Amino acid sequence: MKQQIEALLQSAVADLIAQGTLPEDISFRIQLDRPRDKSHGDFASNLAMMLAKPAKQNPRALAEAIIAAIPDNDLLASAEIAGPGFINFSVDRTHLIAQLEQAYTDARLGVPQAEQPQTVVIDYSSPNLAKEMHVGHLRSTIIGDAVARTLQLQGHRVIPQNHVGDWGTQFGMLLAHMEDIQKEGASTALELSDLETFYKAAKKRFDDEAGFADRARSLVVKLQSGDAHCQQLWTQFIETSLAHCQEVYDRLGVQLTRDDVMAESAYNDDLPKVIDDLRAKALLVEDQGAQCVFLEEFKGKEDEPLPIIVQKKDGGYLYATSDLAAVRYRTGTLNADRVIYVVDARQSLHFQQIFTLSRKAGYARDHVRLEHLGFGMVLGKDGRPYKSRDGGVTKLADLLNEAERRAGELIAGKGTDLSAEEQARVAQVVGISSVKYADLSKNRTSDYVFDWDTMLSFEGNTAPYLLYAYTRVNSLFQKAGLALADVTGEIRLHSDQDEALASKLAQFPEVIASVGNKGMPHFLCAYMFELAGAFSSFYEACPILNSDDEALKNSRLKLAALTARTLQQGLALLGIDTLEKM
RNA sequence: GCGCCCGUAGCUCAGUUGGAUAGAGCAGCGGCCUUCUAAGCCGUCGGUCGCAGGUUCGAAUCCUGCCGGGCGUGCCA
Repeated sequence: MKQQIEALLQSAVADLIAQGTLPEDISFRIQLDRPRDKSHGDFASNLAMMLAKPAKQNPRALAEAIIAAIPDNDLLASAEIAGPGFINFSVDRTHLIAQLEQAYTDARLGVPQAEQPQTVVIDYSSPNLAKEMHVGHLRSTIIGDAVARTLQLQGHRVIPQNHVGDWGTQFGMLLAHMEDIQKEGASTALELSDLETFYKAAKKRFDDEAGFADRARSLVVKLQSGDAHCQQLWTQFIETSLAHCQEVYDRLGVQLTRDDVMAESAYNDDLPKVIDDLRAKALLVEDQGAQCVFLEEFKGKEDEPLPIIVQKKDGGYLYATSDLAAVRYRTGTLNADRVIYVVDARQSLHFQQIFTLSRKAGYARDHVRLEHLGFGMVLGKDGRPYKSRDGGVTKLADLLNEAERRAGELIAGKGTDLSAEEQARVAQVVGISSVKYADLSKNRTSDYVFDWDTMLSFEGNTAPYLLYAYTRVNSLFQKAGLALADVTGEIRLHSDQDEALASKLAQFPEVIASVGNKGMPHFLCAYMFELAGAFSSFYEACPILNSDDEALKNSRLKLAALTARTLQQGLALLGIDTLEKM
């Protein structure tokens, strides 16, 4: 609907340019908003005001000319000039209803298939396998998953890449510790069942025990030179750690699997090639023994050029090197049109450097979109980085356990007629979804405060509120003995609440488009909260099953069914299950 | 030092690449359950958008300076 009106405006402007009313070289962008105030219509545009100055015309007069130039159509019921030159559009109700009827029969709820599907590589989660997943991995994992699912719904070819850290010096101490456990005849499998403890034990020995650090370093060298014994230990470690990750992904409802793992070590053979290539392209400079690339775009202290170090003086490679190799692989082998990195905002300089260098070195041609979707930190209520009660980092598994436990307590406290088994299921879904939703509903770019009470309060813009709205619709259909797809008859907009709900439902495709474009899942959350609110008001004010008017009853059932499916689809995009009862 | 980000109601947050009277939720106050799930709905109170200038028909949004906070800034990732 929005796109169609934009096209009409585009055509009107082209017409005015052809007529000579507007200069040929005028540059503009069609901007169409959903006004907050209903009296301003369904859509509003400030186009006339934007064009008034360059066209040297009165904005209201220009608005009139634009309206006159809009092609005949059955979409717009009216276009009126308001205030200093806004054009307020109201959409023909018949057209609105037709769109919803189409959405009702459409598995995609009216979300258009991308006209030009892209291959989108999305790098997210990417934990360090040396340790167990902790709270710091939460945002990348769930934001990346939500963006990936949204792009999939739009019909893009999405290739997730879990760029796990499975290489580097810290693995030396882990292997040394494993080696000793084996020598003592203990079970490494058992010891590895708690990776966090294992890591800490190895780290302690590395720091305190004479000779251990040297052995660790020599094991890294042996591992890198392909020593079979080291490889075997390393493989066992990596496999165990990946299995831990998979458990967390499954509990979180994240799509990632082993197939999406493209570990850092996978690029090992490419690293020297990247160096050679940069040298061949005369981008490489040796400075203080290290191989560097200096880009004029990046200045450091006192205006000195800032290096991207790609090879240390000891010959070792750095994460810049593997990220460059990854860009090459993603654009070259995977054929990406767009590469998305869902990584901590603190790495923004790093990605700017990698992106700029990738273009200079020809690893990413102009048409390839490289995006760093940065995100803020998870803070505790004290405003400092979130920590567990003992002051350490919080393991994700523990965090999810606590979420389920707290949700379970709340449900038990509500007085419920659900069976113990049903309660456990509700606690699981409510607990996990609350944690995810609290994160996804906030603007990705800012830090956010992790607060159990707020996310589990069951009020406001929370997962439970949306889940509850869904179960209310579900309950209606159970009572009526109907499935969501069984409603016959046409939608009629009888009251303000019918109309408000219908209008909100029709916005779903627009919201999906902006989430896909900007990588901002909180747009979807805000939308679903508004939708659930519109439904709750509708539900309070409008008798549905109890309506005397059969046609109106069917219309309202259809609106309810669309609400349920839209919430279900929206939550599914966030990797959140719905509940039939709660 | 330089660079990036942030500062919106008591609290947690929105504010869609400048647009109409800055919006929600929580907390507070007042209503609504003999009818479809009250984990709900309706109403109400609450803001010099950090401060000061500037650009503009129009600024929370853009520019400059200042105050306050966070992060980054050559051999970790």
